[in-house]
Amino acid sequence: MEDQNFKFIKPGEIRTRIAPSPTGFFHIGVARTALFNHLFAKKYQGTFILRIEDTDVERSKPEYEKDIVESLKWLGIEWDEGPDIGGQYGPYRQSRREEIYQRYLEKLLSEDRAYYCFCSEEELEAQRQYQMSIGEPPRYSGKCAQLSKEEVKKYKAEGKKPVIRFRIPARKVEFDDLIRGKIEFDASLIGDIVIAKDLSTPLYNFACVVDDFEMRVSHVIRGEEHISNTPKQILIQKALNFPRPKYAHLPLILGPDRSKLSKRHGAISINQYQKSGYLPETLINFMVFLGWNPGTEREIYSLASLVKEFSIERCQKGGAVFNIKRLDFLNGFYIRQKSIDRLTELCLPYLIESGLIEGKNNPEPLKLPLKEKAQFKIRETGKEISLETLKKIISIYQERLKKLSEISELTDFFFKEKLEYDKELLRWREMTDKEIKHSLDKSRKILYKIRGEEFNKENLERILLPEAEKFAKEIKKPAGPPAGEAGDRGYILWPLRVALTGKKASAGPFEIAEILGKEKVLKRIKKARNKL
RNA sequence: GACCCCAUCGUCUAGUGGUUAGGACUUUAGGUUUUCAUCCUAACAACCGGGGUUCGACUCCCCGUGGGGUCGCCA
Repeated sequence: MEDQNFKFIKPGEIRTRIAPSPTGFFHIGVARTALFNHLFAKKYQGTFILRIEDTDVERSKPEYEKDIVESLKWLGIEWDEGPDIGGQYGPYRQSRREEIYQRYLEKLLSEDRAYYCFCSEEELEAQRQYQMSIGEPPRYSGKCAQLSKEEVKKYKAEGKKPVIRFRIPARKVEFDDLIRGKIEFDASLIGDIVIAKDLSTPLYNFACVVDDFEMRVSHVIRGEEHISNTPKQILIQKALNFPRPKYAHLPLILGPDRSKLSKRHGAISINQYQKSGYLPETLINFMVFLGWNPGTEREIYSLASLVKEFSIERCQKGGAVFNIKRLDFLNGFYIRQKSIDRLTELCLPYLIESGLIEGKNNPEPLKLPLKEKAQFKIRETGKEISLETLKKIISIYQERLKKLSEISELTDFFFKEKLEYDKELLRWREMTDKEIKHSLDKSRKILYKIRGEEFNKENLERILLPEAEKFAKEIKKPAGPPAGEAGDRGYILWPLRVALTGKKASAGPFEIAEILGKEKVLKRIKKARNKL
């Protein structure tokens, strides 16, 4: 009766699983459960299993399966048993395990632990409504519980489609939760549950129990929403003589309104986080702290270091509100940790996606890791742009980036010929148009004199800064805030920076000027001047 | 409604009978800075309520209150 696939399991081995259903995109709640299962298993050199729960044929879709697998891979959460890379699901997809369920279903039926039920859904629904209205827990009445074999045969012959119900015994069920301690239920309040639509269509509570046994799952670590399923599953286990795994129910991830995180709280699929430019290490670090902490003040962990530190005892009981500000902070932090080469690789797809640049031999796809020879061109002009230059551009925005996707908006002025901005943006404090012109002329004059090959950040800074201070003194604005000892360099630097970028916030003018090059810089200053 | 779970700053949390209740994010103020960001410094900010137990409760117990989850021929 036992599944041959699992006969080599070492006794006492820790085996955990994540069992998502491919009925929607892989979201942060499931990902976090996967993470905890993975960490727990790996900490004890155990096995982490990925099982696809696709018993709901109506709603299960191949694209969602793909999404589960890809999201897990992207996050770096590897599974030891489960779908293979090539899409071989082996015994890990429930829709491939029909005969197994059928065997156990027949066993339950033949031992009268389960029975056929012919009640209509309308009938059942009306019953539930009534029971709730009189303050009783809604549960199955037991109408079909004592049907004779003849009656069953007769109904079937009439073409009625029965479901299979499991007899829930009227007794107390208790279990020890690794996180919450003892939890007790009165099973008499549950009522006989449907465990299969028919012999080949098992339902969750049943399929889950069978699979967890067959796959020798030692620890069931899952979300709190499953606490009320646990007594049902335990009762099915008992009827089938299965050993009981250990249970740990994780606190829920909550939305800002403190209800279970769901679609209405906004973007939640892992895929979407990836697309908007979050790093996998950000998500990992963020998720693990939603319901767990190491008990120290250390807050930055890699997946590998978590494997060492993780402990189920340190899991939180209360639900945790999902805090996107913290996610952004962490992402910025991890972005700042990246080497410039790596960050460039990560940002390039966004630059290409937004149509700012493209591969020189368009449309060749981006190959990683990038070779020094990789060539790109600016989409608008068709002019070549070196990888070296792209790296420089990205490097001056590294500390300003919260999400990779922001790179395009931040740096577009490097790739555009015409800058669109209001002339008012050129005004620093209370400068008059005339003063702005004067300021730009001055910058232009100074920059003009610097030779092309010396047009770099250091030289620009060395030459322009003293001039900016001098200029501030000339302007001598009595009304404005105190200019400080050095004088307010903004009278020169602000109009210059805006002229180059067309933005009210950007990296510094010297580093930008160096990347842009002398010719473009002078041209942009002239254009800015002509706006006034 | 019934059953179950939970409860420390706005948020994530440390704390396991005696602490100035700690850290991080956020926010605010300052410093660095032409801007933005980074970085540095500082500040604001919490034990749900009531009873016990105890010399002493954030910590243990009980009762409230509040929040959440579940109650499918979904998982």
